[in-house]
Amino acid sequence: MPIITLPDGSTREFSQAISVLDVAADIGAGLAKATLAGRVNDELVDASFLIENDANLSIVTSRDEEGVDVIRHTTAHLLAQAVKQLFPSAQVTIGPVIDNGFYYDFAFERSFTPDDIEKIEKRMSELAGQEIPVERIEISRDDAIEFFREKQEEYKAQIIESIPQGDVLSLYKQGDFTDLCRGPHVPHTGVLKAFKLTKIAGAYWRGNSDNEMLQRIYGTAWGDKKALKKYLHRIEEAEKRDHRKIAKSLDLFHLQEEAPGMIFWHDAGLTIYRTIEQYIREKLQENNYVEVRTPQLVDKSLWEKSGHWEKFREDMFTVDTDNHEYAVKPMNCPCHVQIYNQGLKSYRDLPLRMAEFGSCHRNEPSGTLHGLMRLRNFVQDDAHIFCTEEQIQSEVSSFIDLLYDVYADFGFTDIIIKLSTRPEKRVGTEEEWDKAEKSLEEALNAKGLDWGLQPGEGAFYGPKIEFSLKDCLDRVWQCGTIQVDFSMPGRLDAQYIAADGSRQSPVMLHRAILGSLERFIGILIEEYAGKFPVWLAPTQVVLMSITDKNNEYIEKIAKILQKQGIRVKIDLRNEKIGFKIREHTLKRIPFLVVAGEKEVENNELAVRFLSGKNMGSFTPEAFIALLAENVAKRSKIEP
RNA sequence: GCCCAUAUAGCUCAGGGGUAGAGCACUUCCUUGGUAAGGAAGAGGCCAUCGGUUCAAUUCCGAUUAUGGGCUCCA
Repeated sequence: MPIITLPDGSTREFSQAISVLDVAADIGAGLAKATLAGRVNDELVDASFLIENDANLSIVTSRDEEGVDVIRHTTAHLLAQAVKQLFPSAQVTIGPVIDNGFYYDFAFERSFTPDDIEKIEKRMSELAGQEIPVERIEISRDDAIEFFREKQEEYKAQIIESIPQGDVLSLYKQGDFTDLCRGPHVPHTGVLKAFKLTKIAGAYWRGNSDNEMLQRIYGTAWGDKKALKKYLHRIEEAEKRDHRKIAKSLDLFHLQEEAPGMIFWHDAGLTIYRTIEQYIREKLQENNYVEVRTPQLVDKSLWEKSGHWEKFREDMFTVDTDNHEYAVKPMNCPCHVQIYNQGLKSYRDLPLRMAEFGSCHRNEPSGTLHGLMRLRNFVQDDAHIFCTEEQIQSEVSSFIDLLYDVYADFGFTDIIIKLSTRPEKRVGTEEEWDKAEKSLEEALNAKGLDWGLQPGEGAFYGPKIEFSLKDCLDRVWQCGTIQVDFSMPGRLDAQYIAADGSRQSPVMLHRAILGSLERFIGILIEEYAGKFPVWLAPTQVVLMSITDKNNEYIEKIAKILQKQGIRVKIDLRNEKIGFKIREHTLKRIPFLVVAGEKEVENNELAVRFLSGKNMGSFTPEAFIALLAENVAKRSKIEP
């Protein structure tokens, strides 16, 4: 006699066990038709699930996020079904739901071609049209292994073999296709109406690069065609923000074959770069850092001592000369310790915060290079804080405050925080790692920040907090970081005289706010879609003439603005004003200023903002004040 | 590094076994025009590199390099 309580608090009583779908039918035929799955006492189940006892139930439809995920999951099965029909010798492996869609990995003797993908998608639509019922079958682990071995699905059998013996597993069967799956799934394939296969890629079996490469087919799936269309449109719009495209149209930088992974900064791009560097420099001064600069080439022996050589020698560029092997520095920390080591340090000197805009080279694998985001040469806003153990907590804490302060000035609020703990290959004692991990965790918790744990992902010398930002396609890139290091100061003989007269090794905190300036600028370009706030805009103002009678006045005003440090350009070309406005709008210049006969006569400027907003007439002095105020506000794009 | 795709004018792209095309940009001329494209003419390419097939290759095939999308990695 189950009594079923619905989300609105109402109850329904049934005389016998009843399925989710039948409860939905009891409420209304429309709901029954829309039912994809159910949530019974907080557990997601199939629509066919039989409710035997009193329970809370919510009906899951495509209007629920989890309903859409159920659709995505079954669409992954639909993909596998189509592939098995078209290419029977392909073997299935795994097919999970991901953000906005799903993928399925196959082992197949040849690569899938774009043509194959088209055929597969077509077959999927046909199978969906057949409204094939999806059934759940429970089976013992050992029977499941036998079932898949018989079907020559070796990968599937291996997956099940890694599940503990004695467990009961579920299979889902739709027509001629059966897959191991926890479920739930939609009642029949007819509800899969809005999907699209999006890309093919290689992916290692079990995510291990020692294993063979499988073929991954990605797809997206939605509750209805409208949602699919909206998603595809969103992606299209996001791709327009791609920093590589915008950099071309705004003439910010370029890459070329002769220097893969290294940037040729153009004037406009370098202006942004320098403005950011100068801004960070101000922040460093406010926060009592000192700035240093260290060599690009450093003898191999130092890297051996620091421990980098052992772990990263393959990834370093080296130069052989005069019987020495030098490494182009991949990071700044060992060099900073060398500066620290000049002169005897006292506990009174700590914390010592040593910063460098350090240009580093790392021989990143060719397949990982990506615009400004992943380079072989980049500049870090790096710093190392030499401090005592007691000072760690407060240094980490004030660093996090500084980082949030800086990110806010750039307008970032969606910051992903991860704590990475000790990896397998590491230096230092367990006790040191315990202390280091704990101090980072406590600093995060003291701030009440949301963070995720990445076990085993720390640096070889210490645990780290990573602060990541997303690009236009929601790909996550690590930017800021702070890392506790108990090992390197000792390895490189850094010491200080403690209050009791003893010699101690300081703790070193490796930290960067922006991370790589290049990467940060890449993210900024996408964040702003090229419409930089005034303080960062390479050109802040364009002065345009109506006719060449206005030229003299414009040149005079330009000089006045330049003297105020304003980045101004003039456009005296023999073109119509509409044409000039259009060009400079496309170049994303914040202030478009026109001076014609009227303005010359009254010593005025007609000011228009990038957005198209007409701001009216200003005297040159008032315009300078407007600009100054806007630059001071920093994060504001609109005046 | 691995898998797939791509490489044609400054840019965005079309094309195709027989001396290469568009739009925009560029140059010159006309136009002096008030807030997102005024008009005309002209110039511009070893079709990424190296090999192979062919009477003939920019086009077909292979390799290399770079780029794009993933995977692995990221001090």
